[in-house]
Amino acid sequence: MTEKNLTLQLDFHSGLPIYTQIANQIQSQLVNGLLKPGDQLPTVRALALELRVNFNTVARAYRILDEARIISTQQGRGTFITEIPPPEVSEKLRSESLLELTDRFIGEALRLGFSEREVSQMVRDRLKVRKEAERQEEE
Amino acid sequence: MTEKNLTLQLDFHSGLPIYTQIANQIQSQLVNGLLKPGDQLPTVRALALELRVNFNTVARAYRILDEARIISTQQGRGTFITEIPPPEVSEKLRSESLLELTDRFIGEALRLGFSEREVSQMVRDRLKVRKEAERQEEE
DNA sequence: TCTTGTATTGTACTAATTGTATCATTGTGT
DNA sequence: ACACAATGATACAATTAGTACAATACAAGA
Repeated sequence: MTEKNLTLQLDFHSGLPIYTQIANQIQSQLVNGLLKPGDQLPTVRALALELRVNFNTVARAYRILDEARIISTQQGRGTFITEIPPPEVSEKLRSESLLELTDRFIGEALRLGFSEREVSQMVRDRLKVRKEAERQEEE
Repeated sequence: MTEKNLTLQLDFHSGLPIYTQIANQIQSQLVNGLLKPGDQLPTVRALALELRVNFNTVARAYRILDEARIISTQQGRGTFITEIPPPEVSEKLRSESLLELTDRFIGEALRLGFSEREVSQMVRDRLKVRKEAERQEEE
């Protein structure tokens, strides 16, 4: 299937934490195209076995990448390269991704029979709700 | 001819459980009118085969919809869209569906690092583009 | 018509596989 | 010796898959 063989090279004496090395190398492989959005990474246990480390160490590396929005970890399913690369990768990509996301959203809403006015109104409403929720938290 | 082709689109990397995606999309298609009261849905096994998932996953989606009185599952017969979905429920479903769709969209955009302002601006832009395209067609 | 065998349907329960959370242990630098 | 970061161990939770079962439909034969 979409299973990738990562062939990571760990240096146990480099001073860099294992989880950092794992995270760095996965990120590198994404940057130079060895990994692509949507690819499934090995499970934490499988990669840990291969690297002869504890699976929590792999999990920690995955968590770092997850927090950086580079991968998406899903309990019970697996971990995957994020479909849309993180914004900071490229500003051009960034605006294009919002455009595509928006078009998909609008397209789906219209396909479901909602009017443009309804869509626009709902977006305003939900953004407002969100802002109010934020204000709540600050208190 | 009781067979409906649902043409569901699953995203295995979206973070949403498969069963949720199935349930949501069936609900959408009901709201949208692609499915009507009395329609028979594919059997859990048939849909599972088509979607390449385990039939229990489909069964779970059906159970959720069944509990919401949206469909009626009958052992040994099949599953059907509920005959009389009260109009107010239907309208409620409708607005909830746009709400959920919108929240998902906004959530994803923000998660990608876009600001609320950017999101709102982009929605306005794309709706405008769409409207202008419509006007073109009329001429 | 009635009976009966078989296929088809959803259900229930369990297992397997995934990532998560928490705390213990180890190791290193001061 | 101590402090702290890194790693390991263990238990947990979420999702999906596997297996056996029960209800229904339906066609064939008496």
